[in-house]
Amino acid sequence: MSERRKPYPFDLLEPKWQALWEELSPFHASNPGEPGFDPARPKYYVLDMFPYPSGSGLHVGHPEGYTATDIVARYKRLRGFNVLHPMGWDAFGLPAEQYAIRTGQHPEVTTRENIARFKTQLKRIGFSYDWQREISTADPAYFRWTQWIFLQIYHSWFNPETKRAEPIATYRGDDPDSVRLAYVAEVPVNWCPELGTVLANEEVVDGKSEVGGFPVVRRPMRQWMLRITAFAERLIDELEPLDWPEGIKLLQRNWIGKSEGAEVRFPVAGVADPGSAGDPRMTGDSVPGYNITVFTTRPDTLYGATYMVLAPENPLVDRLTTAEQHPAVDAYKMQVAAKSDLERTDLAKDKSGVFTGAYAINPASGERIPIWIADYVLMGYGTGAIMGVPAHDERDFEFAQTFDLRIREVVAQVPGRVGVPPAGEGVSPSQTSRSCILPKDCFGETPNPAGETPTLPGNLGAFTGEGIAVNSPLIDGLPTAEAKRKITDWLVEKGLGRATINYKLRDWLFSRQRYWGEPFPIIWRDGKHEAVAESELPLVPPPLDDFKPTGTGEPPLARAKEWVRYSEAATRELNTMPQWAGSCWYYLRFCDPGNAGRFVGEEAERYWMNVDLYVGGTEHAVLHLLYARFWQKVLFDLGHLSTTEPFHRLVNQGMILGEDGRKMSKRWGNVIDPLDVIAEYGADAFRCYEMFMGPLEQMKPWSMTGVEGVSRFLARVWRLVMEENQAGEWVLSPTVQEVEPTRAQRKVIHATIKKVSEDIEALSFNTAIAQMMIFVNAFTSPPGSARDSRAVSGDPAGKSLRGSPEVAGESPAPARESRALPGTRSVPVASLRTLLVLLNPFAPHLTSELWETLGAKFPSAPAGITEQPWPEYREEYLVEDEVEIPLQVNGKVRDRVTVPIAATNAELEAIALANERVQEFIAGLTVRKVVVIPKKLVNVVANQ
RNA sequence: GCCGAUGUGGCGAAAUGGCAGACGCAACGGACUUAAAAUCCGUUGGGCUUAACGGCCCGUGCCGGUUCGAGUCCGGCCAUCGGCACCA
Repeated sequence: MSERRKPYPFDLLEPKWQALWEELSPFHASNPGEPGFDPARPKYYVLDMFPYPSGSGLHVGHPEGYTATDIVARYKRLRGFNVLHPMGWDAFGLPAEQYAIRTGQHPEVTTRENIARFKTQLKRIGFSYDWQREISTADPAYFRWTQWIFLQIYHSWFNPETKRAEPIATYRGDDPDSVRLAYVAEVPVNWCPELGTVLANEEVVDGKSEVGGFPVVRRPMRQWMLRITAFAERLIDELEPLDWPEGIKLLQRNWIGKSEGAEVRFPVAGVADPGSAGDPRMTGDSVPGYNITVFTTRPDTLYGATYMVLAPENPLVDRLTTAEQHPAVDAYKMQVAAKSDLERTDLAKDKSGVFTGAYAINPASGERIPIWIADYVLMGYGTGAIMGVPAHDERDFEFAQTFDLRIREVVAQVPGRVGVPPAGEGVSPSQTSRSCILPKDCFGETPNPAGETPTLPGNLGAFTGEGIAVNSPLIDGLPTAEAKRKITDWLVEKGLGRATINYKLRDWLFSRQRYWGEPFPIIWRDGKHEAVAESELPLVPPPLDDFKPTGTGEPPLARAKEWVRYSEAATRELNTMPQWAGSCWYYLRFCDPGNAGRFVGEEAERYWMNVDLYVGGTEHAVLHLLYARFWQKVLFDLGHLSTTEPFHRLVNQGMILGEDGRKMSKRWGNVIDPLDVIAEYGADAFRCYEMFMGPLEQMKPWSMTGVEGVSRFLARVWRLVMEENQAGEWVLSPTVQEVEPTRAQRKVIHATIKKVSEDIEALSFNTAIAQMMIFVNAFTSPPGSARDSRAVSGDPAGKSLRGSPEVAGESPAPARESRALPGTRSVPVASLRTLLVLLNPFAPHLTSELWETLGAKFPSAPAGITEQPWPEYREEYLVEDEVEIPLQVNGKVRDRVTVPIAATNAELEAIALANERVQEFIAGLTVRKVVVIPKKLVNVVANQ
C-alpha cells in the first residue's frame, strides 16, 4: 500500500462520522406506538440477505448488495419514509461446527467472534443499519420462535378443500400424523458419510455435497419432513404478481415443476404368468391391486403405449415378477440400489432394465404389453410407473431400441407446424436402416396418413411435438390438445383414469444430524412423537465436548444422555433443524426483534410487512426464497401474518470477479479484501466504485484503477468546496459564495436531480454516479472549456457556444496563488448543497462533512444533511429555447442545425429542405417524403 | 439435451425505434513543476481523403426481415456464462 498523500482526508472524516452514527443512532426506526414514531410518513422496508458470519470475514461480494440497499435506504429516508433497514446473522451453520470438531472450540464462541468481526467491518463501510434490531439465528431468544413456528407447522395440516393450512384439530380423519405439515417418514435420503449427515436435495450438487463436495449416497432413514408439496400450486400461482426478475420466477416454477396430464390404470394381464394361471385373482381384467397406475402428460399417445416400466423400487414389482424372471429382477434391483445418485445420473445415456415376465393390458388398444423395470423411471415422481410410448418420447425410444420393443406412431406431424423440418431436411440415409430395426407392426395396419416416408421424425428418434392423432381409433384426426381432452374424458367415463397434476417438488427434508442447529421441540414416547409445551421453549442444545458425527447416522446430540432423557417414558428428538430454518422468517423478526411474547408483534408486522425491496444473490433462487415463501404461507393461513408473500420486489446482484476476470478465489490469488480498499481509498470511494462498476445485476470484474477514478471524482467534490491553505490545512474555498447559479448551471442541477432520483428508484446506480460526475465537471471546469460546455449544454459534441456567467453581481474569483486559474468562477452554495444531498446516499461520510463545513459559514440550512428533504427538479429549467437537431438524408446525418424549440413541423421541413448540405445530397433526386420528429430530427427521403 | 441471461472502442460501460460509444479507466499530447507525483487542459472506434477548415465510407457477435430510420423490434444461426438435467 502506498504512503502517498490522501486526495482528501477520508481517513479522518470517515471514522468521525461513523462514531457519531454509533453514538446518536440516527438510523434507528421506531415501531408504531413507540416514541419518535411518525405515522404520517409512509414506510419502506429494505432488506439484505443476511450473511453467514464465516471465519474469513467480508469479501467484496457482500457489500455490493449491501451498498445498493443502503443507498436506497438513505434515499428513502431523505424522501421522508420511515425506513426499516436491518442487519443480522445467519449464525447456525456447518463451518462453525466443523471448526469445533477440529479444534474443540465451541461453535458458539467461534460464531460470536465471527459476528463481532463482520459487524466491525460492516460499520467501517458506513452502512445505515438500525443496529438496535440486530438478530442472530443462534440466539436462544431468536430460535425459541423458530422452534415455536415449527410447532405451528407440526400442529397443522393442509386442508385440500380450503387449500389452506389449518389447525390439526379441524382434521376429521383417524390418523392426524399422516397429514401433519411436519411429519416423520422413512425415506431414501441423501446421506453424506463424510459430513455424517443427510442433506436436502437442494444441498446436493452433481451427487456431491454442496458444502465440501463430498460424495452423497441414497439411503433410507427416518426423517422429519415438511409438507411443502401441499403448497406447490400456491407457490406457483402467487409468484406471478411479484416484482421479481423473470429468470428467478422461472427457476422457481421449474423447480416446482408442474405437469398437467392424466393418470391411467393398466390392468395386469392374468394369463401372463404360467405359474399363476388358475389364480382367480388373475382372471378378471380389473382386479384391485393388479392395476398399474401411470402418470402421463400425453394421454393422447395411449394407443402408442407398447410396454410399461416400473421403477425398480416400486413395491408392485415383487408381486408382478414371474418365478422365471425373479433372479434377473432381483439382481437388477440390487445393482440399482448400489448406484449412487452420481452414477445413476452419469449413466443416464445407456438405458438399462429387466423384463418382469408380466404383461398388462393397454386399456385403449386392448393389447397385451410387457412390463419391465428400469432405473430411468423414478419412484419419487408420479406413480413410479410409466407407459412406454417409444414413438413419442425420447427416453422410451432409446429404451425400446435397446431392448427391441415395438414402436408405434400415434401422432403425425403436421407439415408447417411447430418443430417440423421442411421436406428433404433431417432425412439421412440412416433413416432406412433405422426403419429396419422397427418390428413389423410398427405402424399398424393403417397407412401413414402423413404420406411420404413412414417416418419417425427425421431420423432423430421420437417425435415429441404436437400433431394429429393417428392409429388411435377413439381420437384419430384430432390435434393433440383436443385428443388429450377426449381420451381423458373417455378414461374417466370408463373408470380407467382421471386428469391430474404432478409436481417435481418433493417434501422438504427438514432434519439434520448435527450439533450446531435448533433442536426439535419434540419428544418420543412409545415410538410416537409429541410436541413439547410452548412454555418449554427455547429448547437449547445441550453442552457437548465432542461435536463429531457418530458415523452411524445417530445425531451427536445422542451423546448428551441427560438431556436426551425427557422423562421416565420419553426421550428427546435428537435431530436438529437445517440452516434454512432460521432464515425462513428472520425478515419477520426484524420488524419487532425484542418481542418476548410473540415471534413478531401484530401491529409491527402489519406496519412493516411486506419487504419492499430484497437484494441478494441468485444462489438462493430455489432454496431460501422457496422455503421462506412456504413458511410465510403457513403462518398466514394460521392467522399469524397479514400477507401471503414476504418479498414484494426482489433483485439479484451479479457476482464480482477478480481483476483477471476469473471468479475470486485464493487459488488464483485474485481476492480483493474490502478493508484494504477502504484503507487506501476510503469507504465512500469503495461504495461508489462498487456501484459505478456497472449494472447491479450484472457479473463484472473488479478494477483497482476504476476505484482510483471514482476516488478522484470524490476528491473533485471535496475540492469544489475546500481548498488547502498555506499551512496545508483544508479550509472552505473562497469561491463558494451565496450567488445564483447561471442558467446553464441550473440546467445541470435539475437534470442531475431528475436523473439521480429516477436512477436510484431503478437501481441504476452507475448512471446516477455518471450524472453527478457531469455535474461536478460542469462546476469545476473553467467556463468555455470544451468539458464545461459539453457538460453544461448536454451537447456531447461540445460545439455549442456557451458560457459567460449570467450571474448578477458575481465577483471575480479572488486570486489564490497557483491555484487561481484565470476564469475561475464562483460556486453557488445552494447548488453545492443540492449536490451533497444527491450524493449523500452514495458517499455519506464525505457529504456529511462538507455539509457541516458549509453550514458553519452559511448557516441558512438545517444542521444535518440527513434531515434534508430530497431536492425536487423543475421541468422548466430543463427545457431550452433552442435545440440542435440532426438533418438526415435517407437516414444519414448530413448536417445539424439549431432551431427554436417551438418550430412547427412545416417550419422544420422547410429548414431541412433549404439546407445547403441537404440540397447537395438530394440534388438530382426526387424528394419522396420528409419525416419530421419535433425536437429530434428531420429525415428527407429521396430517390431517383 | 432443455431453460434463461449476455454479446457495443484497448477496458468497465451509456443510449423512451431517432446524432452509437454518455461517464469512468487506460493511452497519448500539453500546462504547472528544477524534477516527479498530484492537479488542470486537450486528443482518443476503424479506414480513406484534404495544405488546412473539412469531407466521405465502414462500424453494436453472424445472416436475413420490418421501418423514412434498428444496438434497440421480428425470424434464423454462432459464442460465452448460469440454472436444470432420465420429472414420464
